[in-house]
Amino acid sequence: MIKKKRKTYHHGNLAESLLDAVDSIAMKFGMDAVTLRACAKLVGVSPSSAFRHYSDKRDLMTAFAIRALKQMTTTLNEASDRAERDGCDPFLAVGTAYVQFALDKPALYRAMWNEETLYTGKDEYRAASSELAACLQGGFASSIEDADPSDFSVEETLAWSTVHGLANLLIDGMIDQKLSKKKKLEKCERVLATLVPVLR
Amino acid sequence: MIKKKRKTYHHGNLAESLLDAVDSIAMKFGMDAVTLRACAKLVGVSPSSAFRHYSDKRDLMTAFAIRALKQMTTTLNEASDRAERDGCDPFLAVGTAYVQFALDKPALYRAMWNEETLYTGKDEYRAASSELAACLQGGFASSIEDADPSDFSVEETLAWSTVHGLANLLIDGMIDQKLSKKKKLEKCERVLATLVPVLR
DNA sequence: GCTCAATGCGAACACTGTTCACATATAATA
DNA sequence: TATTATATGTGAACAGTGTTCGCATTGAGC
Repeated sequence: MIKKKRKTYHHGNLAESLLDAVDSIAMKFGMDAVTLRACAKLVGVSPSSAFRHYSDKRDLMTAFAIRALKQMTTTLNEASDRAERDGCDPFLAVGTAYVQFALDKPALYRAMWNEETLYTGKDEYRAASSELAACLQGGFASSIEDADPSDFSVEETLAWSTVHGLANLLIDGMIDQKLSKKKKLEKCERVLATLVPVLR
Repeated sequence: MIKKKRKTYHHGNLAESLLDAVDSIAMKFGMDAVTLRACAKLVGVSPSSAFRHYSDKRDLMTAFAIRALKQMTTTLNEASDRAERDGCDPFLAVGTAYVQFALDKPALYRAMWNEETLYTGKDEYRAASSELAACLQGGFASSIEDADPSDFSVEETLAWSTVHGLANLLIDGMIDQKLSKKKKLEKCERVLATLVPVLR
């Protein structure tokens, strides 16, 4: 994560360090500033060495997206557990955590989806995104262990869509742009609460 | 819209022709292929001339986004009118049209939002996006002419979020990827129908 | 017909992703 | 341990990108 001159010729774990670099740069300067060369420089390595670990820039970005999806999944699972412990509504908890994640790390959140700039066909990616989706499905586990987890019921689709759209509209400033993050989350809860009775 | 050698030294209306070029390239090859030079070449003009009309590439993309927002608004208004004539639920009609627009022109749709790559602060942009939002608000005009149109009620937010999220998840292949466009729209209707009773 | 602001051009700049022959270090083998 | 083989990092090069700037060309208004 930290830039420093290494003594060994070989870096050790360049692959992941590059992901850290993407993270760091995206966080500070936005997704547009994430350039292969900048990442390499931050890690203290020549630009071309990145290609020993990723076939493409797009491949690197895909790996980054996968990692981001997993991070988000972890966050959502924590929220889910907390809700269960406290007896709160699971969908409300997970949904709010979803939006909060997007608000906290917009660049990260943005990097997760765009099918045009990611190899979303990759098995690893599909797995990671499915697992994330499962967090939202889990809230109101309708049927016992759906046969095909990639098949979403109407309620599941509604739930995910609302949460996803809310997150997107908020980080793109289409809605309540001037509100503080806290106020945004409050509104988020009110919106999602409206949905709770509908979800069985 | 069409590339041809012009006879006059001055192009006539380069500004808009460039927007057409963006549209055409984005349509055929995706947003990533939209390069300033490619647009200039398509229009039959030198790359640098673009800067007489747009301060930036980002400025050009913003103008394009604005145009796209307006196009979508028109589409939604048509759907709204049709619904009123036929006695259908207005939200269902507008919402479905929203998703359909995204499915029909994903590149266009994608270009409309990203705050990181657009000058979303521009007055023209804010106006265009507000007008689009108004289409969804219009469906269930709650209070008589809201004082501040940029202030969304819980129901309005819920409506827009769901539709927006659904569109995004669909075009990014997160949901029902293998379904045909028609099947996707059918599902879309079912999802939005679930929401109708909630919206007042 | 002349002037002048608007518009288009070509060459340059720094920067981007990517490739490839080459250098270096680690692992495997003898 | 000495030697080979494999994995990993390098530097220079390539075409392509957005952008700038001095210069060329034009059309509108006097």
